[in-house]
Amino acid sequence: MRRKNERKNGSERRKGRRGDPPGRPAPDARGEAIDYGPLAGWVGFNLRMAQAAAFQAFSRLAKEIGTRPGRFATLMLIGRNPGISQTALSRANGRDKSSLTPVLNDLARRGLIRRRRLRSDQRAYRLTLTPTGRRLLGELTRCARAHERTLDRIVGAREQDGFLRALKRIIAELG
Amino acid sequence: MRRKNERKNGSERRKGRRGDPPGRPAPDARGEAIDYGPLAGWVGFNLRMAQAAAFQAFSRLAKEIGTRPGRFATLMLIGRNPGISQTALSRANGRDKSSLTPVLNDLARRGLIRRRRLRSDQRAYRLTLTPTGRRLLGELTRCARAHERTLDRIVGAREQDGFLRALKRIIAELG
DNA sequence: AGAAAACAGTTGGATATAAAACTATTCGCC
DNA sequence: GGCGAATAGTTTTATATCCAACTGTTTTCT
Repeated sequence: MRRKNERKNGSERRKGRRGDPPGRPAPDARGEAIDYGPLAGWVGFNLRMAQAAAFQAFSRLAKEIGTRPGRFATLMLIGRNPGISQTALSRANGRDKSSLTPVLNDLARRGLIRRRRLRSDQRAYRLTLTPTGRRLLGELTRCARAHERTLDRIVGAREQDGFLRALKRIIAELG
Repeated sequence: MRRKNERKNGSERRKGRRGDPPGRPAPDARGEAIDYGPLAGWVGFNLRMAQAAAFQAFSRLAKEIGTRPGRFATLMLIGRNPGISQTALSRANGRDKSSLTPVLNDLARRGLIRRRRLRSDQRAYRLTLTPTGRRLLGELTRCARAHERTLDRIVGAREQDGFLRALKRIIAELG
């Protein structure tokens, strides 16, 4: 076993080009190192991979409570900004407003948020948390804090601040 | 709708339209600041927002060539690792192998990659780029380099290295 | 050798998301 | 006051993605 694609040459050696596959050596199925080429040094690619990894780690945690990361940010933003509109909310968490419709339908159906029309503007909703929603938000917040501690440890206290500010610059300039 | 919707202003303060970095003033639809609560200081949330922003910026660029960011990494990995299997590829770019099936079908249909069965293992495919695929990869690479320059500028040369290494630590430890 | 386990890839079901077209309401301006 | 543009939210359509179940192949174990 393990005689796969190197019968052709074995000295094809394209590894170590940059010596830096994102993360670990990144063995492929059989322990062969993957060549990431320029991807290895690019912010965009590593940002995508890191986000996916962190997101999935948090998903696993949040699943036990029965919710997903996207819901968490939504609940937090509504909790912190009672009366916020869907459009403002969609901007605040960086997603299209149309993506929010099914999420809010679900949250409302489960009794976590309330949606009332504004008297002054019959098009818009005022979003608020219900007591149940507040309770769930509390649980999720505890859960998220655990995740954050892990991330903080990985990033490291010394670099934490610069790291966060770099992320915020990206958000600000490309958002 | 460009900027014609602000004839309503006159006395409209509307500062910082494009700056809603969590932790910053972050105006909502009507110029109200959004309260991000603890999200503002969390790595996880900012990672998600930054990735989404960068991804969309690159999408806009790549769309002109007629491909999407996910395809780009796929092509690059195949180009750099000719003969790679689908499973190894899926691991290398951090997605489930089942996500790859439709992507590879499409790339093959468009004549960008070739898929051949291994003689030694009739289950697996050997993936390689066609000349057309190599050409498209080249175009996309140029396009991606432009995007990378933007990101590098935003992150800043001084912090670039630490930033990238922090991302890689996250990938390695949570992947 | 033969059965069981491991593995490569696909399929089907579910969620998340974006973009564009749509409906209903409000606002700006004459 | 009324018309046309802007706005809030929804619907529709299309992708991307995961997970679990599945098919067929290879390896492992006895």
